[in-house]
Amino acid sequence: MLENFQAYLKEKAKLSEAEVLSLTATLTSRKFRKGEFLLHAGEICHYTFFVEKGLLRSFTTDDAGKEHVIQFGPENWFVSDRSSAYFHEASDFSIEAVEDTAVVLLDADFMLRASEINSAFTQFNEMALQNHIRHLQKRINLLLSATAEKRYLDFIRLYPDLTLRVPQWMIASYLGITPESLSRVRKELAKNHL
Amino acid sequence: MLENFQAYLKEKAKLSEAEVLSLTATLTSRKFRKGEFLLHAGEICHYTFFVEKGLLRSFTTDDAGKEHVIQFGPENWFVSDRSSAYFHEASDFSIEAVEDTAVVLLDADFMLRASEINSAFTQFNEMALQNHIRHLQKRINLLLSATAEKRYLDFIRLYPDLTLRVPQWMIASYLGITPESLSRVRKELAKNHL
DNA sequence: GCGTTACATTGACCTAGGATAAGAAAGGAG
DNA sequence: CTCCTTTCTTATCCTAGGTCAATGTAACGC
Repeated sequence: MLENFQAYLKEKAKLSEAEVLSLTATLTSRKFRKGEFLLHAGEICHYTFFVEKGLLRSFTTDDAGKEHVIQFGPENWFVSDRSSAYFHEASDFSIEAVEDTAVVLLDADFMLRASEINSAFTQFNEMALQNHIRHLQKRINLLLSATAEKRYLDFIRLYPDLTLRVPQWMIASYLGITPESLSRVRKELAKNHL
Repeated sequence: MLENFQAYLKEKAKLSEAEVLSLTATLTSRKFRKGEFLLHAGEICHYTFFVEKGLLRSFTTDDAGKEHVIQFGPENWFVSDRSSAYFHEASDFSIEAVEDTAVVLLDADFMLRASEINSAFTQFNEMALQNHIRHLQKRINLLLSATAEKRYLDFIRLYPDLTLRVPQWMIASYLGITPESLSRVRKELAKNHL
């Protein structure tokens, strides 16, 4: 249940076969059924989840009880509440399995060991953080400047596969609009071109 | 023109007096007049600017020519387009001096030298990145879930001093609303409590 | 001082998207 | 196959906030 993660470490973090094996020897993997929670808002997030197979989503719940999807995590993605894990704060997020999902559990100790084994991992980690920032920044930009339609088009361009795997109301929630609005947007798009 | 930055390094990055002096010996500082640009969108961002004195803003310009403030940078803040600097891409941002401003210029070489001199700096850098992520995440959450009024209240709670130093239309732009709307929000708030 | 430019407020109107409600369609569980 | 739940669509109405335009006001150069 670690194959994808091991391949990922070799390719992206530039670790050798031996380093990967030694690092991942003690890792735990877990399966979650569709609808199960990996983390509840308010708990401290002790793990970063690497998705071997399946699909996760992280989301917040506002005062009115409405959910807002923060991130989708398909195969080979990391899902976590970074702030909670790093600063040991209560998490704002919940994390739920959208499909039956197999994940690898990475704790703080794993990060330490990885950095000790090969300093390339530290570089890789910084790159991942920078990439995360770039992604969040882009999303803020869209929320500030784009209409619902533009945001949806951007979404399907960025995550074409997810458009099929994820219920529309979750996509609407990610975009910051209601499912009804998304339905209207899609109708308009269908009418005009495709 | 490096006093604040040197003090910052000692306190936040836990560097010794000697390390700070050696690191900062070759740094350049520059002054910009109110309204001057430190970076134009489309250029590659070669520096992170540490604000010694004054106030910067970074912003994007959308297809319709509207500006959207991404960040304000008062004294002791870093302002940069991290993505552009790190990935050597054209910047989405422009950076402008809101007041007459003195900055310290930090380039990629500075980061390297700092990490070599003391590994505590690497830790500090990671912390700064994590903090940035936390901040962006919180903003996305607000944009997804909060009304203009709530976002404004959050802003004045977070940046009470900026409320006075920054023109209202820039605050409106940061919040993702028009100056007219912000004016109405303020009127409502004034009527109800204060 | 005066004129100019930038900023803030106000009012009248408009629109994107939210709220509510009610079908239609599509999965699962039995 | 049938029932039930979840998801998606559609229609009607509503509201937060945008747009446009006028007026007010403060700040600065000259």
